[in-house]
Parts: sequence; C-alpha cells; structure tokens
Amino acid sequence: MARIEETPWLDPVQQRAWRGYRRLRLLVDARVARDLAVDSGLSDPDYDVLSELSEASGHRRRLGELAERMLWSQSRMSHHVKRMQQRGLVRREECARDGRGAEIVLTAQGLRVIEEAAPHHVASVRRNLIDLLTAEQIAMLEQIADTVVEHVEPRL
Amino acid sequence: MARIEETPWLDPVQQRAWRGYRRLRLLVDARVARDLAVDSGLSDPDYDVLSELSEASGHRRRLGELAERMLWSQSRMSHHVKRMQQRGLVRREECARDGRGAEIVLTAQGLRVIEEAAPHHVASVRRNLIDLLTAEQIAMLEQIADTVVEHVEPRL
DNA sequence: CGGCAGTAGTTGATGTGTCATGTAGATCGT
DNA sequence: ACGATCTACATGACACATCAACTACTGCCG
Repeated sequence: MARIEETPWLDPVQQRAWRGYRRLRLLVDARVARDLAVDSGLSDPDYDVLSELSEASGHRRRLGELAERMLWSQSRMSHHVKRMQQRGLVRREECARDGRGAEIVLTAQGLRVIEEAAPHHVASVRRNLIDLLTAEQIAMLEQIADTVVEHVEPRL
Repeated sequence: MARIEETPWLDPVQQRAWRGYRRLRLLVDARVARDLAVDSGLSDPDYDVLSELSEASGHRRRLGELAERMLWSQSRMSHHVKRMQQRGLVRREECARDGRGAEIVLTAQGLRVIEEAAPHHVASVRRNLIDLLTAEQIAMLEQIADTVVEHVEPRL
C-alpha cells in the first residue's frame, strides 16, 4: 500500500459526499430508531433480530448463524439475546445435534410484537428515507450499496 | 397522516435500497472505526470531536455549540468530553461570560493526536468508501444525502 | 480408546449512548 | 430587587457493543 504521506486528501466533492453520508446516517438512524422505540418499544437491533427470526423456518435459528447473517459478533448476539429473552421476545433451546449449540426461538409474544411493529417501521423508513428520494435516487442508492458491499466484504 | 394500515409495503427496489443502505452502513462504519482504533487509538466519536475542535477558532468551543454542530445531545457531549478529558485530549475551562458555561479546549496532546490521525483516517475513508465509487456515484451520494438532510432536518 | 485442536457459545470489564432528572447561573417581568 | 422561568450543563441508571478470556462440547488423528 502507498505510504500515508502520499494519500491525497479528499477533494471538495468527495469531502461533501463523505460528510453528507455521515449526516444522513446520523439523522436517518436516529429518527428510525426513535420511531421504533416510541411506536413499538423496540430498539433497532431488537427489530432486526425479531425480523430475521420471523423469516426463519420454524422461527428458530442457531445463535451463530443468526450472528453471521446479520454481520454481528457472536458475543454481541449472545448478550442481546439474553436481554431479549428476559423480555420474553425470544427463547433459548438446546440444540439436539450439537451439545454446545443454542437455538434461538421466536416466542408467541415476540411474533406478536414484530407483526405489530412492522407496518409502523415501514412507514418510518418511508418517512425518513425512501419517500424523500426519487426512483432514480433509490436505484442509485442500491447500486452504490452493492458496489461498496461487494468490494469491501472480502477483506475483513 | 395516513393510517398505518394504508402505508404500502416497500417494493422490491426500495427493499433492496434500504437493506443495501443498512449493510453499507454496517460495513463502512465498522471498518473505518476499526482502522481508526488500530491506527490512532481513537473511537469514531473521538475523532469527530477532535476534528471539530481543531477547526474552531482558538481550538475551543462551548459544549452546547459543539453538540449542536455535531447533532449530538448535550448529555452525550458532556459524557464524552469527560472521558476525553481523562485521556488528556481536551480540557474544560469555565466560561467568562456565562457562569453555567463550559468551554472545551483542545490540548496540545489532542492536537498532536488528531494531526497524526488525520492522514490515516483519510486513507481509511478512501479505502472503505470513496475510492470504491465512481465520480458519478460520489456525486449522487452527495445529492442523496443533501436531499435527505434537507427534508428531514426541520422536523425534530 | 485417549489426547487435543478447533468450534459454539458465555461471561466480565470497559467504553459508549440515551433518557430522566438535578443544579446553578442567566434573564425577564413587575 | 426579587421571584418565576429558562438555559447550560452534569449526573445516575440503564441499554448496548466490543474485546478478551473462559467453558464445554465436537471431531479428528494416533
């Protein structure tokens, strides 16, 4: 890799793009998170976990698998699941085939909560991002995300 | 506002854009934060505060002003400044004109740290986002961010 | 079978963000 | 000048994320 001293500073356009991205992220995330908390009593991560589980067959998944699909660390998932368990949203079950394993299962209450939360959340995402953009911008956003994810994913 | 039941679900393009955004955010932020921690021993918020202060006249700013410019809560700023103070990066001074006030001042060490960190950080931002995109994509990202910030900023 | 490296998950310490609340100094009306 | 109110900031409690151990089971190689 080139030496640090040779790395060019960001030009004005890049500078604005970077700062814009940061601010967009700050605003959109804060609002979506706040809506979710007010409307449904869930944190953003709560919602993601419930959503992932609700799409899984049998409403259950191995902890590690869950973590991997969501790009979370196992530790983070373990901590978070413990808290969600205490609130009755999910349940842990031992894994039959692997004594070390933990299966995380959506409870009836968890299912109810996510189903109630989903439409509000969609509305919030629309209000705070999607409906603000033109179709073209949305397509471009997806394209940008795909580009970045593709290039950045390999090297961790 | 329309009733929740009438809010349309996201169509496939919107869905992909939203998920793409989420993943982009996850990946880019994680990498930039990690680079910053490894290269300079700073967290992302640390960097932002130092950066903001280094651009201020006299390398100092009122706590509230700092918070407002960065879209942080005062509470968050207060907590964060306390931690940065303990590490010798910034210093608090009482405000002459307002007995309640706190001025946050960049220390010599803080200045050294940010100046050392900046080029690495720029390189990281390039690696993990900017240099992955075409000029057109960068322009579009800025445009998208501007659109969102403009529409979303007013109502809080 | 026995030993041992690898894997799945948990836990504790620490740093970070949020909300609700507390406190002291400013400001304004009378 | 004085009390009500507002403002700037601090704080405590809690939720959340990360890293570094640690535990316990698996699976493999002899």
